[in-house]
Amino acid sequence: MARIAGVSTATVSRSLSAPSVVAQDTRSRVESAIAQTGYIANSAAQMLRRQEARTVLVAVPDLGNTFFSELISGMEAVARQSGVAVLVADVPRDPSAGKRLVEVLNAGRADGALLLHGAMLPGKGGQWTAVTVCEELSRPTPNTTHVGIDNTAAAREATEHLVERGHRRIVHLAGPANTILTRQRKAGYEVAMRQAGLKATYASGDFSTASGFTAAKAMAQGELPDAVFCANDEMALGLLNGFAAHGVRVPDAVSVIGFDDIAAAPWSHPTLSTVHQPRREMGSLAMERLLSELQGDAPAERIVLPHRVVPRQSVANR
Amino acid sequence: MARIAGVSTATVSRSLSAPSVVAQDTRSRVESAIAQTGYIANSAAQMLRRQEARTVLVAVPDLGNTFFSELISGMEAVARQSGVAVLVADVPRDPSAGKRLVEVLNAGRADGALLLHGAMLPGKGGQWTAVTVCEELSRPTPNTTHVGIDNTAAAREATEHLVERGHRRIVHLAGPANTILTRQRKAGYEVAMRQAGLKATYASGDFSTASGFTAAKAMAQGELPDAVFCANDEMALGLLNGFAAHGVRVPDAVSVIGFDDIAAAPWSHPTLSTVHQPRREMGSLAMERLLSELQGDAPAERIVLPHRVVPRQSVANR
DNA sequence: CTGAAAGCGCTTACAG
DNA sequence: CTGAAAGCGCTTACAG
Repeated sequence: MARIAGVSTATVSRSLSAPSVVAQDTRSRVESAIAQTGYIANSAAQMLRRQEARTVLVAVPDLGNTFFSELISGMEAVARQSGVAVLVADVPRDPSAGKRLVEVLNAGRADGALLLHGAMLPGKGGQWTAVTVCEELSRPTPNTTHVGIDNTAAAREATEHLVERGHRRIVHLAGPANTILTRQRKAGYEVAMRQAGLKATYASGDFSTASGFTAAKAMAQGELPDAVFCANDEMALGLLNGFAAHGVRVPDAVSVIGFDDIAAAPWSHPTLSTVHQPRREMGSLAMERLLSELQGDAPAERIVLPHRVVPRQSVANR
Repeated sequence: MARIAGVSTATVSRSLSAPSVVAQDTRSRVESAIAQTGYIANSAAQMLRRQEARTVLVAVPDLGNTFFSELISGMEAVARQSGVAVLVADVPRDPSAGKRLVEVLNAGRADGALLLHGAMLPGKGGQWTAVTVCEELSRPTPNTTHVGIDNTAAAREATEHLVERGHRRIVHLAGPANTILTRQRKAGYEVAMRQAGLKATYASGDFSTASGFTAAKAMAQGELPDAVFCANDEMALGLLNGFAAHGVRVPDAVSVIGFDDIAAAPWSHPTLSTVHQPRREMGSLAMERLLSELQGDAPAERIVLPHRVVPRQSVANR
């Protein structure tokens, strides 16, 4: 490469990273040599020399959950603009998961991480920085930035949406135990129920469509509530289908509200009332923050984005 | 690290990569130093020295499509077992996509790629190897391994499943134009229709739930066919919801069959008849093949895995 | 069985 | 404005 252009490797490097310091015609000789050979700098050598990977790790608990794709695309857009690569890792919620993350970071493959779930990061002491998104860390961590909505308030509002429409026996279809998200949304539901003088009752799910479907079956065979507040949309869609399968009409016989506003929510039957989270914005903001923290600007901070209840057909007045 | 254990860096390296050549007690000194410091080899230095990344790039057209998650998890399982890292990249189908892939490969960040879509790889001449999965490359490429099902045959069988049940006016809700997958599934549909002496008719979608919902609306307002064969399950589920929204009963008024057998297919109402693809197996086999080709064993090959039609509630006898 | 030494391909002060 | 040189942290023949 350098030979073809008739310059040193140092000059090639400078033409790529700081073109303005290279003489006009030297630069054009280098550029045409690059065009001719398709040269791309070896990234292992760059990482080693620069002592940074210019790469961010994004840890997702479940790639199969459609909630995450838009979030990731928001992150990627910002990263690309900054010349930073994105490493997506499907990291299950199990306890050993954090270990693999730390290995990637400590091996220098990434400079920082965007964590989409509360799996704790066991090791510390590394050079890396992490920002949590949507779901906070289990232990309070004042020196870690978090970007998300106020899940408790949003869950309270979703429940109030049902209460205001005259529903009394409102069941909460909760998410998997031991996650912060489940706890927060449950807490919001409980506050709203208490304030309305209503009794909290629960069904349990695991965020999957299948668990929503199963919950509907149980409810259809027992006593039907007035309404169900689901901890996420996937379960809500499963619930809708499960009710339909058992001849329970939504929203005539029972109302349903979800959480997340995933892409399929407006295309279900009935269309799904839910809580909207600004996914793309959460993703891009989280990435922006992580990148500034990696550059040493920006102190850790808790950033709360606005959510909103989206009324659709699955909730009726009673 | 090496200082703490009182050995040279060479010995640390050997303790990690070839423990058996290191003396018993030297090794245990190194091991306890590692445990104490949490040492992890710098991966940039390893890549540079070894001249390989021990990393495979997985290119997905749309992370939001649930079809891919199980495929990826099959790939990751095999990779982890071989000590190979996986880089997941969300690469849209647009023409510039291939370029970014080639950059990653040529920069040495990955040794090979698993391509989940037919985006052409413009550059060549690199050191890397690619294996296509599910969707073949647009240009015939005899020296590239492909792992997938026989899409044409599967589409023909899905259509025959409808024909055998007495359906005559069968519409094909096709996928996005210009993809091999769309062409193959359309071709299979056409063969079955021709053999049955029936006329092929089409509706067009883009693999999204929304496009299925919209297609249902158009059909409900025009003349309803006997049955619809959808090019994927996401569209089929959208179609089911769209029909429900317009008071069209499935399968009483119209039958629906999908393609892929995604996780939600058994949990819709009615449950979705579809074509099952062995996703996990496709993923793990594709990764195994890529890894052997990277080691120089295994010539390029076209591997066809078995599919099967899965009858559920959305198809009735007419 | 172990260490000293070379070298992977870059980037960046340092001279000139 | 450009080149020669050092060095990032490993791995692996090569001696011993």
